[in-house]
Amino acid sequence: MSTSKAPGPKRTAKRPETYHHGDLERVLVATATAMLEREGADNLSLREVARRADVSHNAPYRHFADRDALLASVAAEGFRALARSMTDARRAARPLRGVGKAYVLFALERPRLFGLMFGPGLKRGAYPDLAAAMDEVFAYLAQPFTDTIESADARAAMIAAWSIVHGLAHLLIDGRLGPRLLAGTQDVGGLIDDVLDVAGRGLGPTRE
Amino acid sequence: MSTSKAPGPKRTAKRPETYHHGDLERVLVATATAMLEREGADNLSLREVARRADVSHNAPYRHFADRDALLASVAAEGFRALARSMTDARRAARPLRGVGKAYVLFALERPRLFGLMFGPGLKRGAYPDLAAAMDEVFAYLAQPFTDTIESADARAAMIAAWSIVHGLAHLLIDGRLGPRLLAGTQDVGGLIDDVLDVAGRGLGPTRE
DNA sequence: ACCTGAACACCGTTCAAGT
DNA sequence: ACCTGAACACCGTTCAAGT
Repeated sequence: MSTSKAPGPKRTAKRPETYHHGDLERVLVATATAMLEREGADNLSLREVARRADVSHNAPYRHFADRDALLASVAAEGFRALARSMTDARRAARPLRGVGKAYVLFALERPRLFGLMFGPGLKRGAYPDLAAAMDEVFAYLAQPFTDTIESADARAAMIAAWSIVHGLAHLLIDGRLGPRLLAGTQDVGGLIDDVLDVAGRGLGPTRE
Repeated sequence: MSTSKAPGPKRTAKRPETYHHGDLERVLVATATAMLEREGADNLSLREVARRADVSHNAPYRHFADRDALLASVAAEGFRALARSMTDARRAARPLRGVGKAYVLFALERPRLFGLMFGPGLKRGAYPDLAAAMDEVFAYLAQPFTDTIESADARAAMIAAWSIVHGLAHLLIDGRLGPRLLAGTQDVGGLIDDVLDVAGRGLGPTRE
C-alpha cells in the first residue's frame, strides 16, 4: 500500500505488501524456534507454524523443501547461538572451564533446541548451512587441543572433554540425575563446576 | 476351536485360538522393538505395528493406553537388556571399565533404542514398569560409588563417570565425531578404552 | 474378553490455480 | 514471485458393534 503509486513503471520498489512479509523465511524460523521449546520437536507441526505466521499451510514450501529443512534452519541458528555463548565464555578467568560450562548451560536453557541440534533427526549432509554452523562449534571445541591433535592421546583427551560436557548436558536436560544424586546441590552452576573439577583431576574412584 | 467342547463348564482352558494370539502384548512389544531400530522412533506408527502383527489398527489399545505406553514397554525392555549387558561385563578383569564399555557398546549396537530409553520423550513417572527397569540400571551405575555417595566429591565423581560414557555414547551414535577426530581409529572398542583411560588419569590438557 | 470397521480431527506433501 | 484451496494418503484415538 505504501508504494502503490511509485514513479517507476516496473520498479515496484521494496515491500509491495500486497502479499505477506518480504521475509517469511525469517518469520517461519523464528516461529518454529519459539514453538520448538514449548511443544517439543515431535509435536511441532508445519501447519501450526504456518498458522501462527498467518499464512496458508502451504506457504512454507516456497522457502523450505520440507519440514526437515525448516528444522535444519532452526538447528543452524541454534549452533550460531551456541558459538556466540562460547565466544563470550572465552573471556572468563579460566577459558576452557568457561567454555565447557557455557556448553552445558546452553543445553539447560534451551533443552529442546539442544536436542534438535545434536539429535539424530537431521542428516547434516543434506543441509550445508547447518553443516557450516556445526563445524564452527566443533572447531571451537577442538581449538584447545589442536596443537597436539595429531597425537592419539590428545585426540582421546579432546573426545573425553567433549563427552563429559555433552553427557552431563544430556543427563541434566533429560532429568536422569535423580534426587539422591542431586542432594545438596543448590545451583546447577556449582554442580557443573564440581563435575568438571573431578574430571580434570581424574575420575578417582573409577581407577582400579 | 480346539477347546470348543472342553469338559469343564467355564474352564475354557488356554489358547482359545478363536481370536489371535494369547499374548498380543508381547508380540506388539517385539514388533515395535524391531521396527524401532529400522525406522526410528519418529517414523514408528502404531498402525504399522498393528499391521505387521496382523491385527486391526485398533487392537493395541486393548493392551496399551496409547502409543507412548507401547514405547514405554519397549524402553523398559531396553533397560533390562542393558542391565544384563552390564551384569555380564562385571566379570571382566577390570569391572568398572567393563561396565562403562558395555554401556557405550550397547548404545552403538542399538542406537535408536538407546535414544528412546534416555531421550526426553517418555515421562518415567507415568510408567512404573519403565521406572523400575531404569532404577535397576541406575543403581548399577551408582554401585561403585555408593560407599561414599554421601560425600559431595563422590557424587561429583559418579556423575562425571556417568557423563563421560553417556556423552561418548551420544556423540558416537549421532555421528558427531568427525573423520579428523576418528583418524587412526581401527575399532571402536580401542577408542572407548583410550577415552576412558584419559578420563581416569584426568583430562590433562584441559587443566589451566 | 478380545477384536473389528467406521469415524474424527489432525498431519506432510502435492497440484492446479489465483494475483 | 508468492500465495491460496482442494486433494491424497497417511496418522492417533474413540466409539459402537460384533463373536
